[in-house]
Amino acid sequence: MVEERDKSLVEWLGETSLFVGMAEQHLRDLSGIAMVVSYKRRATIFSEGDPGNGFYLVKEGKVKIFMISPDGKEQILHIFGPGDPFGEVPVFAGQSFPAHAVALENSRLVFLPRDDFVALVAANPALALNLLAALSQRLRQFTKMIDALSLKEVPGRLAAHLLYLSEKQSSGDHLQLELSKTQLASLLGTIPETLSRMLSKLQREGFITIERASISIVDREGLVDLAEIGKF
Amino acid sequence: MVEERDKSLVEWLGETSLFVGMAEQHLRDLSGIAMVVSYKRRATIFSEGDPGNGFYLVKEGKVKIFMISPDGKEQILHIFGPGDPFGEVPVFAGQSFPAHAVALENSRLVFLPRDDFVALVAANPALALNLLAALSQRLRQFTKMIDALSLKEVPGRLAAHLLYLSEKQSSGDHLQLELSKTQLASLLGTIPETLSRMLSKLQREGFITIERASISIVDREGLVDLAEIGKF
DNA sequence: AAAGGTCTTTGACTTAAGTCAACCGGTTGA
DNA sequence: TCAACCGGTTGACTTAAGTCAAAGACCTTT
Repeated sequence: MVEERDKSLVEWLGETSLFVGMAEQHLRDLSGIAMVVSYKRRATIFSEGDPGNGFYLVKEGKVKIFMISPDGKEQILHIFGPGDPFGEVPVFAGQSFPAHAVALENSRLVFLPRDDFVALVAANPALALNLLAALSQRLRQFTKMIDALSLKEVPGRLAAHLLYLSEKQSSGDHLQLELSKTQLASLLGTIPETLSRMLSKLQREGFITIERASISIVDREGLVDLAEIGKF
Repeated sequence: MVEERDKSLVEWLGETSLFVGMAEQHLRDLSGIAMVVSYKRRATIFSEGDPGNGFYLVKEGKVKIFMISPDGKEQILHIFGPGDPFGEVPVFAGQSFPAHAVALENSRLVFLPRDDFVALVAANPALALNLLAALSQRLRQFTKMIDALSLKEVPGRLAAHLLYLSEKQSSGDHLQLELSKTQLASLLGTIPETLSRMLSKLQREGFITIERASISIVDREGLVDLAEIGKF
């Protein structure tokens, strides 16, 4: 963990979803309390139970938020990329982190210490509203995730994820899996073997074609049905 | 849906988790925009996709928040009781409701219209901080739920729920299931038949004794293990 | 380029939990 | 009072998906 100053930090902060539209002065206040820190690939940023002394924004790289069950199974909650905030929950809940965070790639993060930040929020309603929107957004994502985990079977969750990726990447019917298959399995709440079988099955049944981590959607309609109904 | 005024509304608002500790004046502002509405048992409060024109606090009664999969399966996300807020997410995310809400009993709710409320928050950072804490709390609950759904099997989820109830009711090792078994099954992400079998199994194996909706914890230690490891 | 490691895939098997169907009280209400 | 109904339970069966084991594909790192 290396600290450093960054000249254009104010500018960059103003482009994140959390702080977009904020007054120059407030952005400068924020950058005044911010610290840029670097983590190498696989480095632990925080662990479950660590005190929430502050939260992070991803400046460069990719971060994985996940839980581990007592018998070692991993469930990924989020993958965060540039511009995304993470770890805000304990800042306001006043508790410790409920999950683990590790860097998936060499990453640079902006750290905002809790106490300083809370003081800024208390003085700045616009910031508070942005935060409320961000947390609400997160809550909505979790709602979807619970929906998927409890109502859909693996093929349905997978289909939903492929459609999500194709939308996010907006490159027509072609998309890249941005994660290793093992990681993706964990994100979808399953295991690599099952994911592998399901991908083959989707291809065999003519929904998609697979070429390494590149996937082409052949039968979008069918994939949508699958994502909705949740089974073949 | 019947509207009415209520004299002690200010006082009551000040006792809810969302607004606890707020200045008298702000509570009065809130009560100025609040409306008390009544819903009969089984009445729909809102449906998935409805615009989020405002949110609710439960004054009396019980409300179920749930999703329906295309093939008709129901997954309960929450059961809310007196003092609990619900439906805040779309108010800040500026979107429609992501789930359905129905009254489980004849209920009286306090409705806060979106635009008025946002204006209050924008002018009042303390209110915003309370809200941030409440949302963070909710987020943390969801984290637990995802953990349970993806990492634990039904007996584990059930054990965790029984321990939760015993803690909530703080009546030693005796507890009441507050929901019908069918409802409870849905809350745990399973079906009544499976729940029935698991409860019998827990009794057979000496963890609990069952008497209608009354349950006594016999082997708390074992139940804790079960909740953590997630399987027999 | 060889060696070691991590991903990925495949096959055989096991198991948790869902489906379907029947049955059993209670309660309701005609 | 008797039928209809609803919630809960039980049994037989099916199935999705996890486990275990082995083999390939793929990078890296020296």
